[in-house]
Amino acid sequence: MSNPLVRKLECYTRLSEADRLCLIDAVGPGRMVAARTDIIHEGDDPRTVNVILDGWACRYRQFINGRRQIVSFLLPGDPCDPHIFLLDDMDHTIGAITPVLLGQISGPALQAMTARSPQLELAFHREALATAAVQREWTISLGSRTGIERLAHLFCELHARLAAIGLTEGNTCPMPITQNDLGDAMGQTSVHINRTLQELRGMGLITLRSRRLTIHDPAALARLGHFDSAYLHITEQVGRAVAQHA
Amino acid sequence: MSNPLVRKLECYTRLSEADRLCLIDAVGPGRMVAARTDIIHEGDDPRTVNVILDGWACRYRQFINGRRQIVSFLLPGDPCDPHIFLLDDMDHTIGAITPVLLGQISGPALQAMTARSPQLELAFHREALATAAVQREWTISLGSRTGIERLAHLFCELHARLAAIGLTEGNTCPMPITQNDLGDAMGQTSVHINRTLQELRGMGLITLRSRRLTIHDPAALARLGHFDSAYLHITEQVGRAVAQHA
DNA sequence: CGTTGCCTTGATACCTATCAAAGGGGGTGG
DNA sequence: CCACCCCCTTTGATAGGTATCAAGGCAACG
Repeated sequence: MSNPLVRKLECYTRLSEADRLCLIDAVGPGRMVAARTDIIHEGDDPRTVNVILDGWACRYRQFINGRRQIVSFLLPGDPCDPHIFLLDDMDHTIGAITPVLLGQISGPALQAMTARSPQLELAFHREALATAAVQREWTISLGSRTGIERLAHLFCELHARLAAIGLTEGNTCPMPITQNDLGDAMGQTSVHINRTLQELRGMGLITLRSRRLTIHDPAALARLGHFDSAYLHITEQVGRAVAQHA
Repeated sequence: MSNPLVRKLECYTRLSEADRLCLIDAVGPGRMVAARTDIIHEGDDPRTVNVILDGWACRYRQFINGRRQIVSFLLPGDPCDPHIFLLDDMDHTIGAITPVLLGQISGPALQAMTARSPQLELAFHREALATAAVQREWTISLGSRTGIERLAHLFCELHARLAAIGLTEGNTCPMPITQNDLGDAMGQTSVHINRTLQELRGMGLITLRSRRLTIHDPAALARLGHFDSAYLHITEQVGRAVAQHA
């Protein structure tokens, strides 16, 4: 199985074999981070770009009153903080949800790669733009979709993103997050998430069990969540399992 | 008065006089766009970067059911769509709120500028990162702040952004948006925005009248909205009028 | 086999939407 | 310059979605 970073970038443009090898070499074998711990600490070398090679993580903000808002999920292949070193300091935290295998690309190595390959530069650039689009879509979800629509949309998004890097099996994909996490992401309590999940199950749209999600009716779920995969900007079809949302 | 794009970029790094002249030259005199019309149409030359030189605009998504979600406000000096031409197509619309004076930088001109001046490249890059941080902050607002906190936070953000480009007069700044717009941005109805505004006024925190906002107690408003200007990543202090939120 | 999370369920309160209608303020045409 | 009109703002009453508080069930783990 190829490197998830390679698969992720190949969602945005075709890469040469040299590009692929260069990426795999630069990102290294990675190091393990335990579940439920923070990946990015203030004080870490800011000239390094972290990449999720395996497992799930999330960006979040922790409030003093105990409330936590997750603003995005990071899946295998996702860069954690591209170019964040250009800013003064982090305004949020990145935490591992599952055990995470974390690759690192040094700033100079990244610059050398993108300087040598316009395709790689384009891929990284498009990845950043697509990430921004995902963030806008979350704003839209939280602003104008009901609880059940939000969940439906999130499941469609996560399945599509996982499909793009070949981590789905048909309509089934990993979903290693608790109802508490879902609540923190959707701006709701876990109690209400629980009831909404039951509603989704009752409609026969999904099965969510043992950290795995199955979407029984992708078209109906997408319709319910007003999901249109265009915003993900996945233009190249990589991997054999690609989302089939109508 | 200098160019708003120059003032905006100088929020992120120092620019040389040559950089400033180069920017002003590249952006041109601009063209007027009427209020309440769309700025970016599908099919416009995607190799051009649009910049707001005067007036307010917003990014939004329009739903079939009539609901509209505004995902960000664009103020003078804000680039509309940097590098969006790298993607297949727009996933949202940009519309003028007030009459807007719109500058344009051609793709090649932009590339030539940033290739010549590392400071300019850094400034554009930081601007993009700061914009992403603002988007995350909106996600946080919609996900985990109450109605009154959201409004308080938004007013703090807009005042701070306007202050950074010298468009405030002490605690007063333009606020040319209707309660309907506020509702579309905060994920609430205009009716509820109206009641929340009355509450803010009743607490003696703000005056909002004739399209102008005055913040009577910046520290208290920031506290109420859990506003911390760090996420704006405005590092250089430009312009004589800078926000004084505690 | 007990502990610890996580999931589930119930009752109540609150925030916000919805529907409806009236009051103001600024802009435009006469 | 004034009158009209449209859009924005304001207000009231009711409904609905979601939070909160509390407690029990279940399953994985040490």
